[in-house]
Amino acid sequence: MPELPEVEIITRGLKKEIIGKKIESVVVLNNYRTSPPSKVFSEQLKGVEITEATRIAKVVTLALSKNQQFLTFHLAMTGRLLLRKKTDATDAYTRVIFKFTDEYELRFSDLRMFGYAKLLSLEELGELKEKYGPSPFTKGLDTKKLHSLLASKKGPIKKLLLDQSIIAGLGNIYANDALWIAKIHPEQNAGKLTLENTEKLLAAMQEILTEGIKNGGSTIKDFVDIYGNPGSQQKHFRVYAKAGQPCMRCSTLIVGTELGGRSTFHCPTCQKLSADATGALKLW
DNA sequence: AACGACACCTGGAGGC
DNA sequence: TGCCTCCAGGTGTCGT
Repeated sequence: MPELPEVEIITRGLKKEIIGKKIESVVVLNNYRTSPPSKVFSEQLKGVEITEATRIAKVVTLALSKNQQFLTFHLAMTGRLLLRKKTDATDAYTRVIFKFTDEYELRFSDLRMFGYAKLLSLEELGELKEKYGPSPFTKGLDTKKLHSLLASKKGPIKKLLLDQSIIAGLGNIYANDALWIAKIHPEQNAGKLTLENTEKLLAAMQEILTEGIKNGGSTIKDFVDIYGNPGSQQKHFRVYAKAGQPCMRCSTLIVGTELGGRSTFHCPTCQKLSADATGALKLW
């Protein structure tokens, strides 16, 4: 589920609510695979205090009071982090429960179990950060820098936007919508984007992600914040999941395609493909 | 190096 | 009602 805005919403919620809370005990359910394995994972977290909540790309990162350790969560497609009272009704698909010394607990729920909960050392956290490229909000990522990042790459721009090692934060929804805002065809050859288009793309990524955060994230089915509330960005999708519907700018019908195995949407009028495109787009 | 296929899992939606 | 197929916001691996 979550892309940068959704993870940011959750991280902000945690920052507001659980800094200073102390973990009393940890329960791992359904043999969910934590790292390290559940027994050690639980032991290591016992008695530890949460000192900070930050986001690395799409990874929620909690700094802990002990041994310079960090508790990290990747929510993948269906992960949720919910702050509940211990007496509150169970949430479906809860995989790990972090019980605090007060009346609250943090529940990590993950229907499809694509996500993870990992305890990392400072060194491992450094390695994690190195895996990711800059986010569209990283200071120093300007048009020129982005242009040079993309210049060496081949292949359709949309695929590269989903590659977290190049640009971190976008997923399928925001990548589709950012390209529509920038009026760039999803299949445009990334290495040959003009400086002008690169500038538009950077601005579009910043715009759509900022808007997503402002609207509390996109909720199609699964995403909720730490209180269980859905976001509303799905009401503002530009092209994502809108095949056959009129473009908001020009009323041309949005076209749905598949690119790199992911559903892809664009307006054939606003997002023209120029001659250097890669030719890998398959119509539905 | 780069690309596609597939794998990890479960459930919801829609067709028949 | 029920069975079947397809689809899903992410990412990692493996083979060509």
